[in-house]
Amino acid sequence: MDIHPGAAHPTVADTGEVIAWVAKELRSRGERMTGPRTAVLTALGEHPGHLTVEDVVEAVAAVDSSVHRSSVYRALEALCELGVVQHIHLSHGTTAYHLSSIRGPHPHAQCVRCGVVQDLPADLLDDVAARLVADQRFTLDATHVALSGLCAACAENWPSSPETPIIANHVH
Amino acid sequence: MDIHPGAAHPTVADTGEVIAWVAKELRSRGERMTGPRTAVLTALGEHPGHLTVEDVVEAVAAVDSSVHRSSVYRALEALCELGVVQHIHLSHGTTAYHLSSIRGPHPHAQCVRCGVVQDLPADLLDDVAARLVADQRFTLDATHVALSGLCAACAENWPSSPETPIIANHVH
DNA sequence: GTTGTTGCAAATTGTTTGCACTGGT
DNA sequence: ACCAGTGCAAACAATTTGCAACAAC
Repeated sequence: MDIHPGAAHPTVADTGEVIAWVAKELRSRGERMTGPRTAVLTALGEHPGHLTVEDVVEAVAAVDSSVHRSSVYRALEALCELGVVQHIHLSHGTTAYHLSSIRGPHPHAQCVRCGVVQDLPADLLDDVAARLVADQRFTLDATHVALSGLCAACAENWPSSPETPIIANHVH
Repeated sequence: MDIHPGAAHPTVADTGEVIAWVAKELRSRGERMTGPRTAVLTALGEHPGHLTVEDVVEAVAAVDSSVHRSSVYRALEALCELGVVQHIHLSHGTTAYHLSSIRGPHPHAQCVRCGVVQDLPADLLDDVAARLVADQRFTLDATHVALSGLCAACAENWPSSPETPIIANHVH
């Protein structure tokens, strides 16, 4: 159960509703709502933070222990394609998954020291994005990669040991 | 030979000098300047872009084919610790290495489509950093993770095939 | 001569894939 | 009944590690 945000997301609309919507959407594409997919959605609904694959596997096991590891990978892929689940890339090569919340897309920041991911205001990078388009003609996707740095708790205790050493990380 | 920046870095000060400096610095710590470490520095000096481990292995092989893969990993780690080599995290779990250039630290942007990494102005994220400290007490390290988005060339050709499909990437 | 480093091979970790079978529609 | 999706095991990729031999000091 890693990489929680300091503060919880606003609660996602009832997971049951999400599942129903996804089922309908899948069927309309000739795909199917299945046990593993339900389990993944339920698991993500129960953990409003940002979960690594490993976290999801764990959380899914708690919901339905018959779901195989590889099905979690496949379900996440399918649900990301649908758009109900989103992923962000963190330092260290890990990827974190979360339900597309009612908040809509927003940037994230991850602490290099303790690994915690926090949500950031949606408009935080608007000016930077504008400057990038104007100067480099580069179209920024601010939500796709987490910014890196030191969280408040870790900055205070620096350079002592990490505040809840949650993630396997070397400090760069 | 992947993930080159569109424009080359300003040439790093003579690689020989760098090697000499590193040798001295290593010795002063009771460590040693060795064949693989020299080869890695030379290889990085010859390729001023941002290289994946795979790229470095390849470039090192061209310099000294007796250097083993695992030594490249170990040399990169040692040289990063020294500070002469820096790494940045890209989408997709890859890490890119480069000599700490005379430019000093600066942010990077990577195109999700073609994978090219480009250097950005050092001050680009200053305002964002200030806002993050003030509002979230989060200390940004703007150089550690590459921003993600679409480069000019790929944005033009979108949604056709990537401009030089350099990196193994799925488009998210 | 010490001992930090290396080459190599084996171990580890994380993810993907082929395939017969199950279960959603 | 069809076939998308699953469980499983095996394949695969990327990185790390144990250790004897080597070479920098």
